[in-house]
Amino acid sequence: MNIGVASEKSGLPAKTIRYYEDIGLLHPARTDNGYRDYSTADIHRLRFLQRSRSLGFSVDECRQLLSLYQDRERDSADVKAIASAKLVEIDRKIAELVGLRGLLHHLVSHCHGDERPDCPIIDELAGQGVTQ
Amino acid sequence: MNIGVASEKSGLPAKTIRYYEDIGLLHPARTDNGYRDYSTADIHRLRFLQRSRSLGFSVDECRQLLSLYQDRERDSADVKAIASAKLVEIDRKIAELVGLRGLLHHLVSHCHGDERPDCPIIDELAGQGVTQ
DNA sequence: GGTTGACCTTCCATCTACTGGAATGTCTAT
DNA sequence: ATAGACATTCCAGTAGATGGAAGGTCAACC
Repeated sequence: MNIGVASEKSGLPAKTIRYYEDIGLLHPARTDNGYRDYSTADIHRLRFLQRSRSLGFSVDECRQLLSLYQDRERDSADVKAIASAKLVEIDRKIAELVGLRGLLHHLVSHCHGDERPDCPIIDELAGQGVTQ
Repeated sequence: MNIGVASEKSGLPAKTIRYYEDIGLLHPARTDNGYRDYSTADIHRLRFLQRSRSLGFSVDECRQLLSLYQDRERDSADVKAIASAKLVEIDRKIAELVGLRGLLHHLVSHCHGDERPDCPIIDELAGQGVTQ
């Protein structure tokens, strides 16, 4: 399978697939003309990567998960530990964004948004306004 | 004011302050010995940058906000437009993270987390499990 | 057989927003 | 005089790709 097909099947851009190969996440075969030749197992790895990346795992975490994925002797505890840590991190990110959202929303809704130069958003950024 | 003091007053690491100068966000004076010499106006700019960055504005957005901040003729509408766009973006990010959290939480809570090799998290990443 | 266009290759540069470290200079206090 | 805390510049590296140039290959059509 050429990289174009692999891209379509995995949902990853060709550039990204080559990049993943560069950093050692997969090692597709090559045909005589030098083109990369993806097996169905390669496609599974790529889809696995696409999914885990989109779930917010870093490339390095994906690397760990991938090796667990292919290790028939793995403990599910190892996988759970990585996923649980990620869950805590996501909770933290959500809380942070929600706080941020509250402040920004407050500012936007108190800004009259016309041609006048005075603006509570700028005042806040300048340290003159509410400080959350 | 030396960069150490500016760092303390602005809450930004000295490295970051030099970086902001590199990319043209401020232009502090220099003393005879070549040290950067920050005025109180510089400190205001730095604090403004610290606040707007921590509110999730990109450096380029900060650059725009900073020029609006210093433009006595600005329209508050310009500021509101930037902040509102950012608000929409934050909402999108939150929704995405919440969805992600739901899926991960589901997976973690269905993983028995022991020494057995079968694991719903891996199954999901491999495309065998629930698909949200 | 020639040509077009889609596809593939490698390599190098760029992006964001810093951060780390080396080598060196300066200030202050003892 | 010397130690230590500060400052300087410059170069490299981080994550995770993405863009583009220069060139090779393949399949179809005339």
